[in-house]
Amino acid sequence: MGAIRPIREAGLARPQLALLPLDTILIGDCIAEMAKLPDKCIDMIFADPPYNLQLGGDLFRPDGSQVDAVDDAWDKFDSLAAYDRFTHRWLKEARRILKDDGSIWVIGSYHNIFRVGTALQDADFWILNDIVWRKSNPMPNFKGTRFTNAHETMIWASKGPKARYTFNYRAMKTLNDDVQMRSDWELPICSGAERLKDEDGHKTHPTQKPEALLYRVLLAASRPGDIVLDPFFGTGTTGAVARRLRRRWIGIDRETTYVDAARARIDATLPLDESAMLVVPERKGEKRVAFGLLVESGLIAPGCRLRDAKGRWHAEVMADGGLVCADGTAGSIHKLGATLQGAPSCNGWTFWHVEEAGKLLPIDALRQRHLAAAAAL
Amino acid sequence: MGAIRPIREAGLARPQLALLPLDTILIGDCIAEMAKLPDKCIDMIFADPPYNLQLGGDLFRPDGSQVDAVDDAWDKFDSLAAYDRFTHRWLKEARRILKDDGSIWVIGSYHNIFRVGTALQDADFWILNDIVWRKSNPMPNFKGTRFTNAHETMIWASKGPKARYTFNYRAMKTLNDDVQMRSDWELPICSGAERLKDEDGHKTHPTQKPEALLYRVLLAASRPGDIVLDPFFGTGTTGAVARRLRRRWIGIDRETTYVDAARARIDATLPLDESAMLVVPERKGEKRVAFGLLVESGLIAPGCRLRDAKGRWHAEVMADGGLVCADGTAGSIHKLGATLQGAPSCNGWTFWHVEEAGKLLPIDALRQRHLAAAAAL
DNA sequence: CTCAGTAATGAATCATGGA
DNA sequence: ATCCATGATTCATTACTGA
Repeated sequence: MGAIRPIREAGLARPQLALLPLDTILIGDCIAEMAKLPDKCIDMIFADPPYNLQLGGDLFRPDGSQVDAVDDAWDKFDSLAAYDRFTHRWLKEARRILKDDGSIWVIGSYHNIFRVGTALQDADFWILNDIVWRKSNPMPNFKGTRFTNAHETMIWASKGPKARYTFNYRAMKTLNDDVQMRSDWELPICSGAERLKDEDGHKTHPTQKPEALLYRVLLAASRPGDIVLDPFFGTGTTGAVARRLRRRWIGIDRETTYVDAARARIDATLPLDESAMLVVPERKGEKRVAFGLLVESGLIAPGCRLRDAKGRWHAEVMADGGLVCADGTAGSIHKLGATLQGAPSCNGWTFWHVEEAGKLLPIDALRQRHLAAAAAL
Repeated sequence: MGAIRPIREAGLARPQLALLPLDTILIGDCIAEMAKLPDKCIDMIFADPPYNLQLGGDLFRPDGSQVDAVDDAWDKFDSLAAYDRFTHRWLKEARRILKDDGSIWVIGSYHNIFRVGTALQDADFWILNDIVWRKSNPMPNFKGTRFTNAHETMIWASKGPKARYTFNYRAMKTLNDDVQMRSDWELPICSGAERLKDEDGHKTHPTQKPEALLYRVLLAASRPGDIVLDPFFGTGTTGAVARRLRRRWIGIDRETTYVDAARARIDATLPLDESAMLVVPERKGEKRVAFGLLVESGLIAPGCRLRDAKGRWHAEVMADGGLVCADGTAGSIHKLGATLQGAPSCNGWTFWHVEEAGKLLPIDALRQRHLAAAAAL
């Protein structure tokens, strides 16, 4: 940990290297296929198991179109207990074939990740981090019944508290503009040219993961030449990124449709030059501030009176950052401004003002204060 | 947007209100104290249980100073199994005293949150969201051995899949600048003046939560007058925010040091003015207006021509508030909109528009006028 | 060619009240 | 308990269409 170790000489520390089905996809049940591999031969495991979503009926968007749900047979389990048995069984094999200084990543959502985390701890894995993948463009909650489910969780674990796992701290810090990489990663979902499609335009796999996610995982917790196993290979994102980053890989999947697509995809992937592997600039967007944040942070108090510049309208700040007029008309700073003026839209930040020391201050000035305070932290 | 509803009358819908130890701290073990409360009396539970951190030796910063770790006796458990037994026991009591339409929040880190989530599911709670609290100013990983542990996780759950839990969708959307609130919340940790300190300057509680976090939780999942229980009260952040937001509260804690600090803190907290307490109303709670009522009251005349926003469909208003197309297709504003689009359903209020002074106005605007006129009476 | 407007879509546990 | 009518509800991104 910490210091960078030299890349191991291939073949020297790996007498069994030639015996392993490297850079290939094993077709079959992941537990049966893992059972064929020798003990302690894998450096890193990335696993994207079924989430056991338990979806109800059809879901329609506000525009009437239907959401294409994950309803594949492989995601269905009879009960939580059945899911737990499955999880314990594949984790047991995974632990056996993982080297003592290797590590495992498992991704999931709130439907399954708590079962997975418990199973990992029960199997004596040692959790190193839980990593939150914040989706920059998640599907909204169309019915307004909950918070937008905008993230998934990855658990990163070693085989025990004393294990000397690989963590490329410097590479992560460089990747993150020279500040420590945090446990929350903002990345877009897999779409556009990266998303595999059939001839008829349908997505090949319902849950294909973005390569950027695997890129960061492999860059953080493995080294060139390491052997990376993915027991739920799907369309082979792990294999494609492993090849790009010059790791060796083994994939396992039951569905030949996925396996065929993955093979073609990985064959078309070119390994990076070793010198190019650590240079990945990331852009950071302008920070957005909600008016409610100023209320939460105390820069403006609920009950405070706002007015427009000419004093034609007045409103009071509510607890959620909404505004309300004397006659009961209410809305966000933007909506209410638009309603009062009879305009289609309104920039509430410049429309509404607050009196401070006898002077009229646009609430945008408070936002600037908030940004300045946040930057000073 | 619409009229503001009055805050519910306390005591009216709650005959047992007087029997509960409202707005007080119960000193003792949380399971024993919860056992004294009647069935189904609590609207919302917020729980910040021990994390079972399992820290190793002392931790030092790069400058040689020692990190003040959580090493209190209450955070120690003999084994994961002991922690699970404890979790199951307190969750069982929590479930018993929670109303059928109530909801529970539990916060934790990767050390314990997977055990908690599994226990919640095993106790038949239904997870609604997992919420990630992204700390804007987390403690760095001083040794560079892992990713900066920059978040904690909250699980929000109802008593079952059919339960009608409280979720103030509009208030959350308003708080977030008119975009749906996501499952990841960025908030600073509790520090500065908000952080309680002893006379000697030591922090009173090692894991005091920021009020902004509880503010958002209570605003999202409870209503004024609701009864909020916190079985691991600590220094009373839940109570302070509940008082500020005019919720009733019950706290439980074993440590008198914390209880004394919490009492003083909450006593010094002022409830918000009722007017400031208001949030943007949920449309679901608004008084229903039948389209026919607008025809009756003369806000729209029979024979008036309506169209959709893009001008693809037109219809005429009939005397009973029904609509009819040129080809004779007829139905309610909702039915006809759905039929024409071939959609399973349609909100006629936002689908149909009327031309007024050369501008296109959704008929929902007419409904708002009607509501405003009715409120003014 | 660009640009503006329209359409499509993503691991989703997605409604409610009255008869 | 079920059925039915009412009516509430979306964000970021990519791809396509037409001028």
